[in-house]
Amino acid sequence: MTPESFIQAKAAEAIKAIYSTEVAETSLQVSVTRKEFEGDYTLVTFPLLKITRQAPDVTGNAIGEWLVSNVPEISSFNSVKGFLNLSFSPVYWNESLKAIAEAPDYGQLPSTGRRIMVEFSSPNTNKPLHLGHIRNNLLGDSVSRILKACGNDVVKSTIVNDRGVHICKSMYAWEKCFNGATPESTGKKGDHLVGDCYVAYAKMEKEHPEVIDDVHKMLVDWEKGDPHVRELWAMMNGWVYAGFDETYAALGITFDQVDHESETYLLGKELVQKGLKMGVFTTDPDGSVWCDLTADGLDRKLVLRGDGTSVYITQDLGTAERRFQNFKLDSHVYVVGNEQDYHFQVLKLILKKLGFDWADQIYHLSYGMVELPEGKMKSREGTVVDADDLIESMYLEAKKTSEESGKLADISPEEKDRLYHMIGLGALKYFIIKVDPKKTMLFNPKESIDFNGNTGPFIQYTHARICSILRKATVAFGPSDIAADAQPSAKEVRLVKLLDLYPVKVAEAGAALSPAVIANYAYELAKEFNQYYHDTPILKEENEAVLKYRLELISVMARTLRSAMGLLGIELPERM
RNA sequence: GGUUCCGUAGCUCAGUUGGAUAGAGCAACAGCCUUCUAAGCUGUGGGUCUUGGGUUCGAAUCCCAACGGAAUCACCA
Repeated sequence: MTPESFIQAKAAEAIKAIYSTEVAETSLQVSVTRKEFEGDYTLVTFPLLKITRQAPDVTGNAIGEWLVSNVPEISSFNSVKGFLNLSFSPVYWNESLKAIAEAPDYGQLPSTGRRIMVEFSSPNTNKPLHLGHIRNNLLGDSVSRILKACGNDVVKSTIVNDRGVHICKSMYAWEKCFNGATPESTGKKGDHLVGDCYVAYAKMEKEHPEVIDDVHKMLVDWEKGDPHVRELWAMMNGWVYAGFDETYAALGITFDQVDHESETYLLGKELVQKGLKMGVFTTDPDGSVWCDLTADGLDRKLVLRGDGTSVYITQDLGTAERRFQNFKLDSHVYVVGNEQDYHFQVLKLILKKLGFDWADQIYHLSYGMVELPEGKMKSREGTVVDADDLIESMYLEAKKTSEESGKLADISPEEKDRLYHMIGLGALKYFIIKVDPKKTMLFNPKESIDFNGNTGPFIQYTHARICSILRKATVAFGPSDIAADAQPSAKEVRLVKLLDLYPVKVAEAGAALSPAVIANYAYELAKEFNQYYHDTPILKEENEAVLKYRLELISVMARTLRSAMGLLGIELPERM
C-alpha cells in the first residue's frame, strides 16, 4: 500500500467519524508535501468543505486531530488554508525502508498474466541506421523492459523491410558500378556499403531517369523468384544484416521475434476476401478494393489494387491477425514515428470493423522526429547523423573525460574499454530517453552530448560513488539494520519517500508507455542522494547502529538506481 | 482545406486523475576539494507557462477561439 492510499483510507475514516459522511477513498486528494512546508504528505481539504461546512483550516484541524490520535503512524499535522500537512512517525519510514530492502526484486510488479508484443526498429535494408532509428530502438527496448516490470509477458519483435523497389535500386547500382565490391574487399560495414549503392543509384537516376524501368523489371523478377536476382538480393541483405547486428550489439538491443516483409507481404489477402463478404469492403469497377471510412471522419482507404496486389496496410492487417493468433497476444504495441499516426488510426479501425475485439488492444507508441538545428535530417544534404558514428563519438568523448579525471589508473585496458562504452552509451541513451516520446526533439551535433547535470553519466557517477563507499565499509550490514526505532534525518526520510515511489513510477511509465517517466525519476533519486552525500558523513559515523542504517540505505539506493536505469537499458558502473 | 500532435527561462527539457510562491540542467556570475569519487555541492540573476475568452474556491494542466510550428490526408512503404 502506498502512503497516499494509506492516508486516503484513514482520512475517509476520520471524515466518517467526525461528520458522519461516507466519502470514496479515491476521491480524496493526497500529494507529497511541498518542500516549503512541514510534513510528508498533504491532504487537500478544499473539496471537503461542502461536507464539513466549515472554514478550510477548521476542517483541516479537525481531521488532523482525529488522525494523530487514532492513527499511530501519523505523528503530527499542520493546516494551512485548504491543505492539511501530515507527518509520519519514524517507525513508518523504517518499516517502509525495511520492506524495500527485503524485497527480492524491488520494482517488479506482480504478474498480470497478459502477453504483449512490442514491435520496434523495423529497418529498411537499403541504408544504415541513423539517429531517428536510435530513438525508435531505445524507446522500443525500454518500453519492453518497463512492460515486463509491470508484470507482463513481453515479446520483442521487429519486421525487416527487406523487399521492394528501394532494395532493387541498391542492387541495380551495385551491379552497374561497384565492380563486385564487398564488405570484405572494401573493409566497409555491409549496411554502409549498401547505403552507398542506394546513394549512387539516386545520382544515376537523376542523370538517366530511364533506369527506373530496369529497377521495376528487377522487382518483377524478384517476385517471380528469378534465381539471379534472388541470389543478389540474399547476398546484399546478408551484408546489411551483419552490419545491423553490429549496431544492435553496440546498443545492447535484441529481439525475440524477427519477421521479414519478404515473407509477410502476401498476408492479409484472405482478410480482404473476408471483409468483402462482411460488407466492410467494397470493390470499384477497376477491381480495386476499398474500405470506406468517411463515416468515421477519415477517407476511403485502398486495401487491394486493381491488379490484385496488396498495399502496405494489407500486410499489416494480415500480420496483426497472425501475431495475435500465433502468440496468443493480449495486446500489441507498435513503436513507429508520428508520421504514421494516420496509418495506425486506419489500421485499428479496419480491424475493428472486421470484428476483431483485440483491435482495441493495439497501441501506437508514436514518437516525434529528431531534428537538427537546421531542421530535419536529409540524406540528400548529407545531414543524417549515422548511428555507428554517433556511438563511436560518444565512446571517444567518454574516454577523454575519463582520462582527464585520472581516477582509473589501476584498471585493465579491457575494463577501461568496457567502461568507456558504458558511459558513452549511457550518455546517448539517457539524452534521448529523458524526453517525452511524443515530442519532437533536438540534437545538436556541434555540441556533444553533455556528461554533467541531468545526464546519464551523472547518474552513473552517483552509483559509482555509492559503490565506492560500500567497498570501503568495514562492517557487515543488511535489511535487519533498519531498526524500527531508528531516527532518520529529514534528508533520509526524503530518500525513503523517493524510494517508496519507485513501483508507482514503474506502473505510470507502463501505462503511459513512457520511459521518460523512469529517466526523470532516476535523476531525482541521484540528485537527492548527492545532496545527502554532501552533508552526511557515512563511513565516519561512530554510532554503529546509525552507520549500518546508512550503509543499508545507500545500498538500497544503488540497487534501485540500477533497476531504474536497467529499465532504460543503461548500465551503471561500480567505478568511474 | 480536413484531421492529429506540439508551443513552459537565452538554449535543452520536467511538470498527466485541476492544488500552495511554475521546477531542473546547460550557458553567465559568485563560492566549496589536507575531509566517504569536484562527471559533485551551495548561492545569484533569468518567466505575460504563445495570445484571448470560458469552466471554479483554485488552471501551465480541462473547454472554445486565434496565432505559430510539425505530421498526415498515395494504386509509396
